[in-house]
Amino acid sequence: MDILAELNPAQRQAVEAIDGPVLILAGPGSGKTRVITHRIAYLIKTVGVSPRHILTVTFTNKAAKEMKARLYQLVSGSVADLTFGTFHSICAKILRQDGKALNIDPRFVIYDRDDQLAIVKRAMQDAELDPKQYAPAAIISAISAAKSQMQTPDNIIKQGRSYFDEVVGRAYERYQKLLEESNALDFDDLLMKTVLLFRKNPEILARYQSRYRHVMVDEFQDTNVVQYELIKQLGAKYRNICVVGDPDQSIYSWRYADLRNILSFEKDFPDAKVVLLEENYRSTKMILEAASSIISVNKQRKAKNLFTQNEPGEPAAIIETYTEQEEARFVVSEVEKLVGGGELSLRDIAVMYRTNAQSRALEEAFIRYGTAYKLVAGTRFYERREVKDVIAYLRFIQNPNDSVSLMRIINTPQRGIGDQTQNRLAAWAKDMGISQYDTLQRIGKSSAHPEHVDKSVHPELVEGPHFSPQTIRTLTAFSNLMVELIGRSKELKLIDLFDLVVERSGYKKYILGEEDGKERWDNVMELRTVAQEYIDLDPSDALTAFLEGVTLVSDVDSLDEAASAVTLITLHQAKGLEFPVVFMVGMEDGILPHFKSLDDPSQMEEERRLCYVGITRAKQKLYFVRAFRRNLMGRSTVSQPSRFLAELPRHLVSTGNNWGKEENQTAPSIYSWNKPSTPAPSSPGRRTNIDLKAGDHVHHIQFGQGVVVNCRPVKDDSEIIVAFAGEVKKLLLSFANLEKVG
DNA sequence: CGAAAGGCTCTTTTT
DNA sequence: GAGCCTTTCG
Repeated sequence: MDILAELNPAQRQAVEAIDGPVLILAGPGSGKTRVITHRIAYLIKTVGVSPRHILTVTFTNKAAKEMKARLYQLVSGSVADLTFGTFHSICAKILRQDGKALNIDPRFVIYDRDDQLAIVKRAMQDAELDPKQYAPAAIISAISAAKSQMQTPDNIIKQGRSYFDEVVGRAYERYQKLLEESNALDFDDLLMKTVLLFRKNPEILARYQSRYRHVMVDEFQDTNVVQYELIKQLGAKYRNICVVGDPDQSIYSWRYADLRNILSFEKDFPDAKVVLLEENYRSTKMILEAASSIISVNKQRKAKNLFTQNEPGEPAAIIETYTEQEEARFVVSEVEKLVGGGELSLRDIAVMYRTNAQSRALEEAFIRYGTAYKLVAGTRFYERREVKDVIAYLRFIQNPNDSVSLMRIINTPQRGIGDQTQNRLAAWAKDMGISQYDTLQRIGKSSAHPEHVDKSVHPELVEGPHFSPQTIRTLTAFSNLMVELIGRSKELKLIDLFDLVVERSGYKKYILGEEDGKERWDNVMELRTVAQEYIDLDPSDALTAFLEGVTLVSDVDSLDEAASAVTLITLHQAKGLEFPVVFMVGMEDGILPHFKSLDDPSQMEEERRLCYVGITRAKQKLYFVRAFRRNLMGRSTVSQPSRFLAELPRHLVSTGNNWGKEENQTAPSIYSWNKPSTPAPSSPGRRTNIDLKAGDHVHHIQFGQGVVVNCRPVKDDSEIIVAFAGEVKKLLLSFANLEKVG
């Protein structure tokens, strides 16, 4: 099979450019994945490069898996030695292998966001910082920013430009110490420590450099400076670095991805070949044009010339509904209509939204109508309490220094080891400079055999906190249990260890005794199924691999594209995917673009890119849906249409909106094309001047006679709640055409 | 020590 | 609406 045959000239150029640095600027739908896989196939089959010399960094594990599967077909086998993975998983492997040079114990655990929160709170307490004054989440974010620039706590404090920097520096210092004591790394550490390892140990770096003669990076626009440095380190010897990206799809700056990476690549590698992939194979002409016109509003960008030979297609539909419930109902009924035609299946359709909270109303509607859907990352599986609990037990077994896990399991299920006891234990451990687990074991020993404690070696034991005999018994029992489990973990198969843990810890009984215990236990069993996948590895490797797997999974990784169901997904997660039909819901100022971005031009541009990413996922048909009224954090708010809608040329959209007419509740059409800031002209002939109050009798053309229950002003309008015979309706005064009677 | 209840504060995106 | 924290009571 000729690897080059099915490529266009630009794609072919990208595939054949195998010597030296290459920058591929790939528009959406331009065959980027195809280029990467064909390039690898070309290296192996045509050039004769051994698969073990090729490293490919992808954005998600899913992308890695898919490319590997594709390559398996292209080069018929021989893909086992290829290295594929995300930055984080690749770094974790390197650090388990060679982290010892940086004093990193290979049994380290990886702390996720929740773990970070737990430990940063403790760090702030130790550093005497008030969590009310400085939000722990903000501190985490600042620490992450620092790590993404390879900054140490010292750096932050020294160059401290503000008091906040100093606060961050102090928290960061203690935070890092706690991580070290727990033998844990956070996500940023995985990257930073790897770069540090290579900086300090050129001989280790040299090994990786000679292995990876060809380095490829996908989604390069979303890398941070540390990731870029890592790539430069690895590729320094052979300089065969190929990065692929699209600045217009950069949507992770809040995670400290740095767009400058892609912009400065040509400066760092002046001999880089630059290939532009501008032909779109995915979308209709109208969809592509819609996407282009929106993204071209951004100032911080280079113009591109995207084109497609696809059909013109249909204009995008703009639908206005009254509430988010109605928005969801519209989506489901439209889905049913589309699928009813027989040409489309549910799996061809995706609903995309800015925030996870928006999925709720959609889910409810899908359930009510009995339409199958798959929610990418609903209540995230790995964030569920019962799943985290069991993982914490296993994590503690693998690494007894993991203090976050210890705190989680020490009284779950309740054993009578409350906050007081835990605090004293922690304080005592800190005084002695040993881990809490060691402290626990000493309590166990001293109570069981007090005469065996060598008080000259450990005088602290005498002055330690005096626990009641009851407390000592419970602590001892817990300590003995953990010693037993840790002992058994060395010989038991992972799955047997799993069963032993939930049994012996009393966790199974505890969970099943809960209100929704059955459901929670099912989740534990689902986790068990995941553990089963590691059956072939020997016990200690299996545990490590399992724990790493569950921490570094991303939600899209588990998206089953074959399943016959509509996909509900955030715009961020949708990057890299495509669907024949896309609904973009919540097209409102405040949602997309998000409130948080309204007053910052560069954040606003990122919101626009997010919108662009959503639009360019669609192949055939695109819907923009907005609700006039939406519940946000428990309160109902009125919103204006997204300013991005006004950036669409008129001929690319159809606003023919018949939805909701029968209920006469449709929100006003307030688009004022190309003048986004102009408020709605109030339509003539509508009654906004009747004076209504609770208790008044009114008549509605459709619902008949009713009694006003409540009135409240809303922007330039009033919301009237009326009890009609049999049902209570919320109406907008200007649209309901109510008449006062009696 | 722990369960229950009441009050508080958030607006986002995730490896 | 929900998750977190504090308070109160058993």
